[in-house]
Amino acid sequence: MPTERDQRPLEASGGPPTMADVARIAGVSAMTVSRALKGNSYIAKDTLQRILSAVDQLGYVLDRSAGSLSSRRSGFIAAIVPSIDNSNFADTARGITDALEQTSMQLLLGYTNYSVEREEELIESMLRRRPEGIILTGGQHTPKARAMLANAGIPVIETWDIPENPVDAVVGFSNADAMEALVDSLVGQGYSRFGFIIGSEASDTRGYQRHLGFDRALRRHGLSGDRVVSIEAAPIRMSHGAEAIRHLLQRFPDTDVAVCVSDLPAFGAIMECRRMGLAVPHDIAIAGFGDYEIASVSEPAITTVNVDSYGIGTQAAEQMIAMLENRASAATIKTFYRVELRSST
Amino acid sequence: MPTERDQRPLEASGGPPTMADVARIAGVSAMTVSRALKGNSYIAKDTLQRILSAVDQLGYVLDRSAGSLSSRRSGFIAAIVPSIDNSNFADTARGITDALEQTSMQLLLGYTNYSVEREEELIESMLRRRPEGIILTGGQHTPKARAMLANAGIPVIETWDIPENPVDAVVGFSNADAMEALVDSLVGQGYSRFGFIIGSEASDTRGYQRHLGFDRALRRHGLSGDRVVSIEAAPIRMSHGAEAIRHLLQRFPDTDVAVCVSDLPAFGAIMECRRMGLAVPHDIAIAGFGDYEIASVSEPAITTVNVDSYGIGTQAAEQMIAMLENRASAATIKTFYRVELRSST
DNA sequence: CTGTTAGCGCGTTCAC
DNA sequence: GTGAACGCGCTAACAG
Repeated sequence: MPTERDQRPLEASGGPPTMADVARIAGVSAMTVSRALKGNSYIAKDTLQRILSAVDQLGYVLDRSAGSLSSRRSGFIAAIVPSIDNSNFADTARGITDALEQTSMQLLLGYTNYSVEREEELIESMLRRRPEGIILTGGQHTPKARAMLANAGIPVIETWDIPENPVDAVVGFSNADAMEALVDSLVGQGYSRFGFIIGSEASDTRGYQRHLGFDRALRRHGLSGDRVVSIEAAPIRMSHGAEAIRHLLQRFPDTDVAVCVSDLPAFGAIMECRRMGLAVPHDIAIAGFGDYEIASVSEPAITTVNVDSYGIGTQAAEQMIAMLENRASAATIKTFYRVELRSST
Repeated sequence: MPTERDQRPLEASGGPPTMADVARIAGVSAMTVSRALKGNSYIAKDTLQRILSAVDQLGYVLDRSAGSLSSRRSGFIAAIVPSIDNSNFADTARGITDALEQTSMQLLLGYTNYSVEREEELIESMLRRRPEGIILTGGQHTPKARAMLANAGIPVIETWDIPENPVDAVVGFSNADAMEALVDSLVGQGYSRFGFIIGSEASDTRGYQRHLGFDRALRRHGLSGDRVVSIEAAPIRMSHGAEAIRHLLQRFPDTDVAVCVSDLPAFGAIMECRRMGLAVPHDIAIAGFGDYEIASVSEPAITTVNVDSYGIGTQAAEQMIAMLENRASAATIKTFYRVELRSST
């Protein structure tokens, strides 16, 4: 009994069909198939028809790895984030993907677990795929990573921060300034005995920056920044916030507001307060950072800083596209942040 | 003044250095460089040294797209999830990446926004990269997608569900059974007037399955499954839960437990109850699904079903590796689920 | 509008 | 241990 394959006498036997197979069936050259499938060349209507039906018949799918080798354009944009299961960075990745959708670029995504060594490895393994551009989180990279990036000769965009020595372009905001704005608002609400809850400052440079902004603001207001509880973990999770608020109140019982490095520990802290029978914000006020969905849904809703995670992604991708088209050169794009005062303070 | 480049007389001018450039500097053939960098061939010690220092000098990075063309192995595993900013699927993606790390495989990740049409597009654009295997979420695919998958001739693993007509291998659990187990436990706690909160059943097949399990369990217990509030959104978010619980209690004020399709709306519902002055679980009990971090941190902690999101990822990747090494063929691997009774019921 | 030639940068294969 | 020839599947460049 003849199988479907027997009806394709011209197809090479091993592996998936190639462009040459399509060409033979359509009675044209491979080049014409290439042009037809790309879509931006003039092809005779019936030639196109024959090609498309051959593609259909074979179930042919373009091979971009071969295409990129020849055209010297991989069609990849690499992006590296600290963690994929943090909704802020997931939003950024989503923004990048969405903005890339208009182009034929594909996202190559990796996460570092907040380790610069892991970032270095990732950069190398991504560069092996010859991405046309690379989007990083933050400005902290190993010397070797910097060297590889320089050598790659592709646009580099650092996000989520304003590094002092940017590699190339930047899309982000000053985490220190944003935290300073939050503290200012809290001082404006009448708080004066500030606690701070943070994870590993060595790994989480954005957290470190926020701590700097916290200190700066308090100093400016003549207040103490000594009530700090540091959980040596990156990323800091909700449960860490619960743990931290207990330590904070034990060591500094006079604290009237606990500022957390992100909404996740802030939420954990609020829930822990409820368990301890403390009213938020009456007994202790709590603020977060990042404006995760939980911040507005939680009761009490959490005072925080909205930072346009998704927009960082779309703007980084758009800047990347512009740079690839030589419509833009290395720039620093500042994204907005906005203090959201809610009922937890 | 001589630039660094002037000291590399043998390097081709345009683009990043190639293996041939390294070979010239090291005084060997490109083939030897290839072998040296791969690492599993015998190379004379000093040859290796010369090659490595040439690599260093040039900042050479292997070009895997060229390598894959030649070796006919892309080193890509494709994975498609409904949404990347849902921590359950993010955990699965993390599991896949982590398990792949032992190999030289790289993850190509995409998300569908719960649309099968988008999934079809994604499958095509990923197949263009010639992945060696593909991991999907669920068993709902367009006919064209199924055809492309069949044609690709690579292992396909469907996850997060037990499809009736699997394409190939499966790593997941029955969402219907898991929900049934949850309802059984709640009946055991004495609840009898069940409400159900769900998003778009057309897009979220796992949600649909959970609804089936809900109905099945209630029918078995002789209880009504009519108290349903459906929010036409996928994915269903925390805020939808807040909205839904109001509708539910308005239309079915006698409800004694509201079962939500996931922990996210369950949390939103609990917070909304607090706003409405209802005590959970005293006035109304609420259960979720998925055991997101929030379920255990929240106060009250949320009764839910733990479903090993991360393990689905690692097991899918391991099964994929086994299939690629011909150590395994299409199998159905059932992952565990476990009802977690907490204080919200 | 279509075809021919050449080559992208590697790894496979065979030879020594 | 190392090298030469060849080709992976496609597209750039040029020709017609």
